[in-house]
Amino acid sequence: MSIKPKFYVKDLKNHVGEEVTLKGWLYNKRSSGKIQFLILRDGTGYVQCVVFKGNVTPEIFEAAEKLTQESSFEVVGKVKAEPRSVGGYELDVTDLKIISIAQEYPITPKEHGIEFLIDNRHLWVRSKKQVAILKVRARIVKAIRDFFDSHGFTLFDPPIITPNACEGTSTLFEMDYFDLGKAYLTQSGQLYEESGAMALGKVYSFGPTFRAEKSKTRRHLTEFWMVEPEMAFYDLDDNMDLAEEFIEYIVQTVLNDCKEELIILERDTSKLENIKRPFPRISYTEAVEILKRKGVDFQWGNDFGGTDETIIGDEFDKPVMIHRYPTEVKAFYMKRDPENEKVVLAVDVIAPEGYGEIIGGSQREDNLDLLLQRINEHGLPQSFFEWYLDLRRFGSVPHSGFGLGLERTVSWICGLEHLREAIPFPRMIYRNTP
RNA sequence: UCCGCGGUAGCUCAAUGGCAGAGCAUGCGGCUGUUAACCGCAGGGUUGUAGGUUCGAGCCCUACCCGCGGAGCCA
Repeated sequence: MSIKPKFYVKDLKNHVGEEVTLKGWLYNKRSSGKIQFLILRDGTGYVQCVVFKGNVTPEIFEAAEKLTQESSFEVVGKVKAEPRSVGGYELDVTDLKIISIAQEYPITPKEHGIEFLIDNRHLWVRSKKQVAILKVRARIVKAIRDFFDSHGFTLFDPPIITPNACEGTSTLFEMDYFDLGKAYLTQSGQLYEESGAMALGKVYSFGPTFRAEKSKTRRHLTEFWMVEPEMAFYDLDDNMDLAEEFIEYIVQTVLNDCKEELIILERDTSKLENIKRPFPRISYTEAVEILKRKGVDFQWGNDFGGTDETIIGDEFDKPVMIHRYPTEVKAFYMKRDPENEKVVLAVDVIAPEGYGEIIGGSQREDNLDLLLQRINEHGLPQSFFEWYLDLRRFGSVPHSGFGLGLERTVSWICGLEHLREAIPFPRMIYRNTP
C-alpha cells in the first residue's frame, strides 16, 4: 500500500474546485472560536486550511484544536481561490487526521539568536526563509551542472583524500592513512582536473572541499562546495570569457526560476537583473590605484583583504574581474605573464554588494622548467608533484581554469548576511554540530 | 592567536548596587475571516562557572568557560 501524497501545495492552482488530500506539517495556527486557520507546509509551499465548526464533525474540530506547531497531519478539503489567503488559495477542510503531535517546538514565530538557531539547525531548515535559501542553492547547483554539461565539459571527479597539499599554502585537515602515514582532506581538486583536461579537453569537478584555516568571519566555512572547470587550449582571456558567461547564466537562471524564493528572501532583484556581460576587467595594478584613490594605504605587492575587496567591488555594479596579480601572493602553478615577470595570469572575480571573491582562477604554467623553478621557489617537495609534472612532460598545452565557491555565490544571490545559511549544515571553526 | 561585545524563564530581551520582569512559546478559558491574529488567567528562575568587595551583587573586581562580530589567514 502506498502512502505517498497525491497532491502537493504547489499543484493546488490546477485543482480549484476539487477535493484533495494534503499531507504535511502545521506551520502556524490561528483560531477564532468556531473557525480555525491551519497553515500547512509540505515542502512545496504553504496553504491555509480553514476548519469551520459547522462543516466538520466535533471530533475533527477537536483534532484540529490539538495540533501544535510542527505537528504532522493529513487534511482533506476543497480547493478554492481566496485572495485573503497567503498564496492565493486555501482549503475548506472536510476531514483531518493527526499523524503525530509535536512536542513543544523550540523555534517560535518570533525572533531568535543565531546560537540558538544553529544549535537547532536540523529544525531551523524547516523555516520559510531557510527553505527558500536551500531551494535557491539546489537551483544554482543544477544551473552549474547544466551550464558545463551543455558547453562540452565532462564531469571529472577528483579524490577527496589526498596525499599532500595542492597549493602548499593553506592548512589541511589531517588524518592517519593506514601504513602510508598522513593523508589530508582535499582543499581543491585543481591539479587533478588538469590531468582530466589533458585527457578530455574540458572537464569540471563539483564537490566539497576542506580548509582547516582558523578563519572566523562571515565569509568562511571549513567545509564548502566548489566547482572547478579546467580547459585545455584556453588562455587567461578565454578563461575570463567563460567565467563571465557562467556567472551570468547562474544569476539569470535563478532570477527566472526562483521568483517566489527571492520574494521570501526580500532580495533586491534589480541588482541581480543587472548581472549581464560584459563584466569590468581591471588589472591588479589598476585595482591598487582605486584603493589609493579611496585613501587606502596599500602597498603594491600585497594581497587584498576583505575590506579592500569590498572597496574595489563597490566601484562597480557588476562582478569585477581583477587579473594579473603579483607573483608572490599567488600559487606556484600560475603562469607568469610573458610581458611582465612580476605578475601571473591569475584572475579573481569579486561579487558586488560586498560579497567578496567568488572565483579564483588562472592560466596554468605549462612549461616544465618554469614550473619546476616555481615549485622550488615555494619550497615544495618536488617528489609529491612528479605526477603533476608529467602533464608537462607528455604533450603540455596552454590551459586554464578556475574555482567558484558555491556558498559565497548562494550567499550573494540570496543577499545573506552570513555563509552559514547557504549550506544545510555549516561547518565552522568553533562549530561542527548538529 | 589578537581586538571588541555579550551570557538573566524553553526563546528574544528588560531590570540606578536595594521586592527577578515583559513579549513570544506552553496550559486553561473567550471570540465565525485570522494574516508573526487578538483578549483574560496560570505555571515557569542555582541571573554561564568559581572566588572576591559590600549591610546588600544580575549589576562592581579577578580568573575561567561558552558564544557573537571583526582582524590575521584564506575561497
